[in-house]
Amino acid sequence: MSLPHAILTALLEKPSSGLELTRRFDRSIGYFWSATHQQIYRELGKLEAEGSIRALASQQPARGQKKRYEVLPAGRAELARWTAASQDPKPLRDTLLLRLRAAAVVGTAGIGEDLRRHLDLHRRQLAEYEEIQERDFPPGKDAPADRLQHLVLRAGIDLETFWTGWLTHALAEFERIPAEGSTTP
Amino acid sequence: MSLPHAILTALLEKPSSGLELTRRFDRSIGYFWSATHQQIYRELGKLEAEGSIRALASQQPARGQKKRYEVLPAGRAELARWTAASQDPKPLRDTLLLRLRAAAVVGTAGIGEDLRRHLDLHRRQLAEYEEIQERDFPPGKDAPADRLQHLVLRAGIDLETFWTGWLTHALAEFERIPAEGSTTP
DNA sequence: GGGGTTTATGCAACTAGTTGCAAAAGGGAG
DNA sequence: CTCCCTTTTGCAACTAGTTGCATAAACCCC
Repeated sequence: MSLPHAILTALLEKPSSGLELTRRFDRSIGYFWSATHQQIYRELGKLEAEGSIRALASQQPARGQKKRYEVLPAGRAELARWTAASQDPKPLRDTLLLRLRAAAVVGTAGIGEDLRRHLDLHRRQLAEYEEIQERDFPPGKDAPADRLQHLVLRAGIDLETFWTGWLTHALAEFERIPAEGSTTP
Repeated sequence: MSLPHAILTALLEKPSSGLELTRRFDRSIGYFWSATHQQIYRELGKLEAEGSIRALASQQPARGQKKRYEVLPAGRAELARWTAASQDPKPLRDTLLLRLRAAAVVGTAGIGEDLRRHLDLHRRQLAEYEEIQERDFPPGKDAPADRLQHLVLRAGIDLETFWTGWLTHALAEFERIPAEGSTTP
């Protein structure tokens, strides 16, 4: 229920073609709302059909022909409505935690290795976020919109910090857990 | 791709009927892998059909008749396989962060209120986890399986701690952001 | 003993996201 | 000039999760 709103936000920030959007979803927006190009094209089609966006009139629509979209008033209104509406946080769903719980009954074989891998991935992501922070949010860049975007980045940083911390702790615990195999033989 | 494994884990911990599973998903397991009763019944059907679990032979199957399931060797093997297999963490997807980003272009109306509400929800969840920790993991309860389950709970606690911390910070920032309305009029 | 509530199971339709593949246009290499 | 490669767009089928509703037994209560 949020992909269209993610796209509207991206298009308001800067009118783009489907492919440009895809690239931007791989970078900034995708950090907290990922989408594949197929999803994006499908959604662009729907948004255009319902009059929320329109293709910038320049060339006739054709395959392999770049089509750049901009947001129409109806789209902006819908985004504002959605943004203001209260929403419940959706419950956590994490396979790694589930696997740990499963490991308590079928054995820990293989998991330690994957914990290390995840730790590495989260450390990289954290480093990337911190780099962005230094690059895009120097002290003094604090117009309202900057503050908001920085806040979002901060969430990413804090979240990755949580993961690296927890994974480090988990690995330490693992060293103290007896050998591999089922714990209920 | 993980609901069947969540169910297998739950059934290994204790053979249960569909409704009992549903209740357990509302409590412990659902804290990191939620599921509705419809999902659970559907999945139980599939798992039984493929020979991973079976209904404890006692009464003939009939509507309104409790049916309790247990895991068969094939199911346990599949769970062990899945648990040991490496998996990538799936990218974050969070509407609140998306809304904040949208707010940077269409205005912050309504969000502050919702931030407060989320903060309250996360605080409650954190309190609940901490209660569970005190109740179920007194010092000394550290058999391997206990350690693993405690680790999972710890993740929940740390995660809620992150959210409450970040939301508190976000609300403080919000007080310093000029009045409501669009920031790009 | 008939009527409402609770317990327990389940189907069907819908929504959202993923995967796999393909087709049109344009650009460069021989 | 034609063949291949990249860019850009897109369809179709599949998987997972959600919502809404249906049905049957059991309980209970008056």
